[in-house]
Amino acid sequence: MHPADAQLAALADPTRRAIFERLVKKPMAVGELARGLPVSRPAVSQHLAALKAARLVAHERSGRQNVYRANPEGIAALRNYLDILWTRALGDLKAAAEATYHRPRKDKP
Amino acid sequence: MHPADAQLAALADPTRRAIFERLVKKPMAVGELARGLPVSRPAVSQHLAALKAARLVAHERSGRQNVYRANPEGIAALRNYLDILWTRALGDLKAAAEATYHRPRKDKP
DNA sequence: CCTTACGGTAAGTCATCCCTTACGGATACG
DNA sequence: CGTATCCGTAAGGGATGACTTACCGTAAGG
Repeated sequence: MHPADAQLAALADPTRRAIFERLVKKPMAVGELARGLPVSRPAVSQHLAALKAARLVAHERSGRQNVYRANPEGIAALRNYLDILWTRALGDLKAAAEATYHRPRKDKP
Repeated sequence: MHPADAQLAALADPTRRAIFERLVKKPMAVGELARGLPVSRPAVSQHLAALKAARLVAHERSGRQNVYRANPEGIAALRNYLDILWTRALGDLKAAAEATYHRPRKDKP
């Protein structure tokens, strides 16, 4: 049962991470996205398909343009997956680990 | 440069994730680890090297055996990375992130 | 010593990608 | 209606990566 399977595979590629991070900052159309990247526009389309399959992005057409935006659903799956690993990995190393890391939490565990 | 670059690449492979998750549950030697997996022992050694490079595992020798364990340091890097993306994807560009985590210092002139 | 168990490394093969160019469908505008 | 722009998909090639077998160094035990 690996819920974060697709997300990890999608974000493993540097170009796809760059695309995703740009969409996190601001929704953009495909062409605009490709203009700021060192790869061709079809390559961007293929990466967007992979990100969409991983539920990391969503899109809606606006006239001729296809505007993509980041989808929190995919990030949530990854965060949940890592949180489970995190709590288990602590074990006897809890003290040392918590001394070096603090995560921004909005609610109480 | 991306801080969670190595971790994402390491966990993208299913076999490596399986190895890592087993080490999260319990520290194990290489041979014991390989016996429960559908790949050869050298393959496991290579995967462990990748996980070690990503700071996701640590190891210490015990006689002839080399016992590996999960290292929270790598998971922490991933969690930090995702938390930043998460807050931005939700539109929370308020100072929520900067107060709790490493302050993303705006470049001062 | 000599043998056995454990594990890291080397070399080679095979699949899986990532990217490219080329093409086709859809929409806005004259 | 004709044209230009935007975008997804197909096909092919080159690179990266995961796995195998073979080999070597090291530690325990007789």
